[in-house]
Amino acid sequence: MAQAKPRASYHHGDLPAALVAAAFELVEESGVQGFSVAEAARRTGVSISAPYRHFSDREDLLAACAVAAVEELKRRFDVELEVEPTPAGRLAAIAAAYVRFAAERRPMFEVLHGAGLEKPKYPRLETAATEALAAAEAAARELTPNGADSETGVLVQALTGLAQGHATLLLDGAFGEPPGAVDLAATRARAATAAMLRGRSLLFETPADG
Amino acid sequence: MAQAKPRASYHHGDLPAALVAAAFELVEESGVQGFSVAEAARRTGVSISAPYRHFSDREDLLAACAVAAVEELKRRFDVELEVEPTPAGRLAAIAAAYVRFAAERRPMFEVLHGAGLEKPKYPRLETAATEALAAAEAAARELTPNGADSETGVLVQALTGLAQGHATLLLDGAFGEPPGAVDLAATRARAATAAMLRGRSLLFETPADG
DNA sequence: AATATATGTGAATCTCTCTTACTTCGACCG
DNA sequence: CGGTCGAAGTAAGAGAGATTCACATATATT
Repeated sequence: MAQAKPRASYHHGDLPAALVAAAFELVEESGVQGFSVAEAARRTGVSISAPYRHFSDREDLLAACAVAAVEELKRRFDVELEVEPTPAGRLAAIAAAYVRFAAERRPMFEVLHGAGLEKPKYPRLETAATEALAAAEAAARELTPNGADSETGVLVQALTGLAQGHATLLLDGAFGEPPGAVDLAATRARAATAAMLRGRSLLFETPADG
Repeated sequence: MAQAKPRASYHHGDLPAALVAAAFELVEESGVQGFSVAEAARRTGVSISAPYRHFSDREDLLAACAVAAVEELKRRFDVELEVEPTPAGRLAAIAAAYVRFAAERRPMFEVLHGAGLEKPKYPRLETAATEALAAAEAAARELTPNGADSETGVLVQALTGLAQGHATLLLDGAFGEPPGAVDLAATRARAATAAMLRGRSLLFETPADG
């Protein structure tokens, strides 16, 4: 566990970043619920009140963590986008990457979805999230060329839901234990995306009854 | 807000149930994070330490709430099962019901997914969850008659993920504001399920490369 | 009725969040 | 170079919640 080495100087250098890192450590160890500003401060070697110079409150610090998480996610999406040649492939790859992200950066995923953050309250977070999703939007648009924007939106939502759900299930243990579970879940997410794409015409029909 | 009417007798009658109800109220008002045992006790009109006669700690009380939530969910699933004639229809209806549940019983949904409960730690919860899912399992089995159990499992997971994701998106506001959002999201979940089912053969193929 | 058990109470202890009133550093100005 | 200002830290404390313990009082059992 990272521990309070006494700083060389009175000032820290980059306390915000250090606190975010400490926060992820704590979330790793005991979940978002278990994270406390006080403990993060202790591990960073500063007084309990120091964090409040940089973050207005506990939630604000978590929001900063969430931004870092979304940025990491976007980075991973970008990698997939460079590699995959077809739109359908890109969508499937993004879904799989999302699932991997959840497992390999579990604390980040937890902060993103278990901290009860309201995006509207944190514009930076909202912006970052929109940017990360833009890639998927673009790929989806290529697949619904004649369709209205609304069709693109429907498709993106269905796929987002799919990826989100698979990630949640994976962390809930529905795919088994760590060694193989990640690959399995990622493969499943990829396949599910392909299946959804094949049947996608049904997404745009309005059902006869409610 | 429900308030501490002084009890007739020293004993409460059914304090555990009252506390669970109070907890849902609090979650409704300020989220899982905002829930506190102390406040629940106050609203129920008992001392701050009374809850600990029935629940070992805060998390244990939340787990009881989660059990209640899963039971409500199962009840809703059962209704759909009686109404829908075809297996595919049942699966789509269950997905839609799940999405409705998330919106109409939001505090329940939040407790279920935002309280950081580890199922293995609460056998009653695990049992209840398994029972609720059994319906979907059965319907899926009818659709993969020749397939191995593993195929059924794959399908259930894909659909569970789909429903879960749509519910999450709905509560995140991705489907717009309350009046129409619920119906919209439920319809989408239904359509997405249908799409997934149509393309389901792709779920069972093993991809050539990773 | 006598006793045991379950259910509540009150007070005490810890820890956490967040605030306020100082310090201390380092940069910038004259 | 000395002085001053703001940013970044600190110490101490108010207020709230979690949890425990010793004690009180219903309820159930015999």
